[in-house]
Amino acid sequence: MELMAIGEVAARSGVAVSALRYYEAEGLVSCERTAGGARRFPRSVLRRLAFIRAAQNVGLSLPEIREALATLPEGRTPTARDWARLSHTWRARLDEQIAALTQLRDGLAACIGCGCLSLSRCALSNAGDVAAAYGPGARWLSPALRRIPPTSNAGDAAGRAG
Amino acid sequence: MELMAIGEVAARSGVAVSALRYYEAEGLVSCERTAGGARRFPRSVLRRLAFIRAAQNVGLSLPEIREALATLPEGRTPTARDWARLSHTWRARLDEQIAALTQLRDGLAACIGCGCLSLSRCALSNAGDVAAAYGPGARWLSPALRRIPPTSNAGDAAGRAG
DNA sequence: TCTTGACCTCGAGTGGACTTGAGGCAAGAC
DNA sequence: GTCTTGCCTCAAGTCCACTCGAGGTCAAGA
Repeated sequence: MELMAIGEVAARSGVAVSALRYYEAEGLVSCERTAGGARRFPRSVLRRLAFIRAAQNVGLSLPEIREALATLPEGRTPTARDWARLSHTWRARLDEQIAALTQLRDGLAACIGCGCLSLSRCALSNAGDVAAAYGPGARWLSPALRRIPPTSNAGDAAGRAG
Repeated sequence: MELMAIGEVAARSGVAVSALRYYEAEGLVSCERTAGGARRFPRSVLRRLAFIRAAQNVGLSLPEIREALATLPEGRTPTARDWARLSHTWRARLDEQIAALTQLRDGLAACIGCGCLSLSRCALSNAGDVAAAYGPGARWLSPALRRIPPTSNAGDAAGRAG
């Protein structure tokens, strides 16, 4: 069982078949083909997929992940050290995310006490030390966690940064 | 200055004009209209917007936020206590998110040591106590933080949930 | 009167990470 | 021989929270 069919990879990795095809199209994983055109993945794809999932959980986009994967050595199978090197930078990102959430939670504790939610003062909804740079109505979370993009710019025909 | 035009609300709240119109269409905020059809928001919309922003930062979707806002008393202006009640549940959610991220980070520390990233063992990419329920290839993060939905179901024509 | 600017509606576009569907091939079971 | 299963490609659709553009209205000021 050197090479695996796409269905088997999906079953073993938990990554949907459609996602695997998508990853291949995007250059995140590669595979051989049978005479009939079916994909045949090497076992190493499982570790690669594990890396992709982990990286996504840390908040990386697929292009970022592809870039990281591109630094893996060609020809030889990546070693433990290779994977460790790749994931090393996540540490800082995670620390940042945890700090942002903690800050948000502590702000919440204060705000539950006063019930303020004031646009000018409340740590939950408004700017603070960290987020002030984003302008009015700034958000607390790190970009990776933020669901709200830092793009908004009040005013219709008025000044649009762009 | 009882009622505010949409541009003024945008300027004071940092929420874009287009977003305000969208929120109105989605039933998150309401307003009166002038004879000419222009929106006129009460001052209380500012606190409502602050709540929306805060809730988004905690990871709530707009439907969830609308639901929460629907529990506010009709007729009278919400009090500090009302707002505090609404945001009280966020605390648990934030705690959960912080725990998930911390777990991910600590798993990362362990994995950097061994470089494993094994699909069956690695804390970063695979199931653990927390995420086991999601099935194979489960993710660590709480749904609110997770970029990857827990939907995937390996197999092409095979069993699809739904 | 003309212009300006803020506002209006409605429909379409955005981006990321996929999923879904249509239409078809290849191999093993019966 | 045909049925089923698993695979293929390619294009289009999905979700979310908006944003953008076109084309038009309204009120105030020069």
